[in-house]
Amino acid sequence: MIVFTMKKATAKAKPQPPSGKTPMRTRILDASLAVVREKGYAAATVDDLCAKAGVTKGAFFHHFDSKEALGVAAADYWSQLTGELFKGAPYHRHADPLDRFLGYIDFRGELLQGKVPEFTCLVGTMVQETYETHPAIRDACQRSIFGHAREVAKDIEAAKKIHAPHAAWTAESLALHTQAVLQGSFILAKAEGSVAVAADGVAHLRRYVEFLFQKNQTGKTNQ
Amino acid sequence: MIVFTMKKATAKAKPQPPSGKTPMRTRILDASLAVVREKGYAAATVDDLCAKAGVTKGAFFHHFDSKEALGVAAADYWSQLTGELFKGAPYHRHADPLDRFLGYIDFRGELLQGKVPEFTCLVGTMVQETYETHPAIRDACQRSIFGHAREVAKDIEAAKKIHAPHAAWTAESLALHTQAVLQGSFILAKAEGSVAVAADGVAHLRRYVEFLFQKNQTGKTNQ
DNA sequence: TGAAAAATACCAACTAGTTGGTATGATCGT
DNA sequence: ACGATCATACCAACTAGTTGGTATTTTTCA
Repeated sequence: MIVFTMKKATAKAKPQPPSGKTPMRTRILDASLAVVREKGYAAATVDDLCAKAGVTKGAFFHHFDSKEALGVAAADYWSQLTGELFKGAPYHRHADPLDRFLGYIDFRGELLQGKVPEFTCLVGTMVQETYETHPAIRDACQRSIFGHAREVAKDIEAAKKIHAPHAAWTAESLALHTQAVLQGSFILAKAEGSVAVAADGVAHLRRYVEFLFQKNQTGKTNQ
Repeated sequence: MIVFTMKKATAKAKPQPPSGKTPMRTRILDASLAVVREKGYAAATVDDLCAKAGVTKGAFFHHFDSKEALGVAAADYWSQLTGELFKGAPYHRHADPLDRFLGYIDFRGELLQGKVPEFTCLVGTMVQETYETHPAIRDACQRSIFGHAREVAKDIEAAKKIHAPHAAWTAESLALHTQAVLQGSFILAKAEGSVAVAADGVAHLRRYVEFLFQKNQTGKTNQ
């Protein structure tokens, strides 16, 4: 009495073995990151997520009240993961906050590796589809993007005090612009199917920051 | 024998009267722009589009072979509409190509009016969801974005020859970066539910361009 | 300590409603 | 009369979410 539960040709039966003892909730969240970044929130069915995570629907709805709740949790999980990633990144070693900010930009450039769904931003993808229809997800994405920008803004603010105290722009605004360039570059990369255009965008952003801080030389400072 | 065809609470029965004699195909395309920009491609059901256009399903599938074909047609229609919009825009009056490019940026800033779904980009929204799952739509979006960038690049190229002939960056790359800033600013605006952050992004872009062309004054040149 | 009680974690099968798409017929201009 | 345009009725597959139940862990308290 074998029962075929695979109903869609697109549903790949990959039980995904990311270490056998990962808690189910985390497995579902990890699967959601992958699937949503690949096909978007709306097109990612609960069955897709379960198949990718190697989990049954019962388990899914035990951990999440609804698909929307999963969306919110995925955005929060993304905030946590990226927060840890950037917290542990090497650019924080620099003594000068401007070098830290430029190091951050370079670090973002280095993250542009692999295939498109692997380096693009989950919350940037999700908020495009959900900003009108799922306010809870929109808010979670807002927290993720703007919270991250607030962290970056700390270095920018310090750098501004030292290197450009009288500039007209605000640190917050420049941090958000940085996020906008990255998000937009991801869109172009998706349209082209290539990472090169995104790397170009990061290069333009770096040059802009060098201009803002009157650093017209190459920018390669200490060490 | 009244038949209730409204099945969803979200389906607003707006037969939408955009002039009675608009051809059906165009009505469907116009409706698609509105609905897809609001909720994305995947979440926009065929019934949604028909309801918004005031058209039956039979008419829909008479004009479009599939939902995917509608997506491609909508992207092409978007290219046509935006092409005409920018072709008729006032910034082309300027004699200096740099003024035309700066005028283009200002024009993009002026387009940031109304509610979020009204000024955001259809193809930027669609390509995020479809780049892996619907190659035909992805390609149509790619043509729209990169084709538009190619138009903008003409003025940049001419401006570069005059004002910054030895610069390291290419006109094409700067044109694409311009699109990236806009697309990314739309994402931030969606996350915030506000246009202000997008306007900030455009201001940063303008300052960058002024830097690139050594125009450190306010940029208000002839007339 | 240790067994009973109570959460918690999970599962397979099911459901009510939705989805993109179709079959067939009506209407219209020429 | 006839092809193009549109309307109605319909469908098979899919969708988010439920159900009733079992396994496992945690808590309670004698």
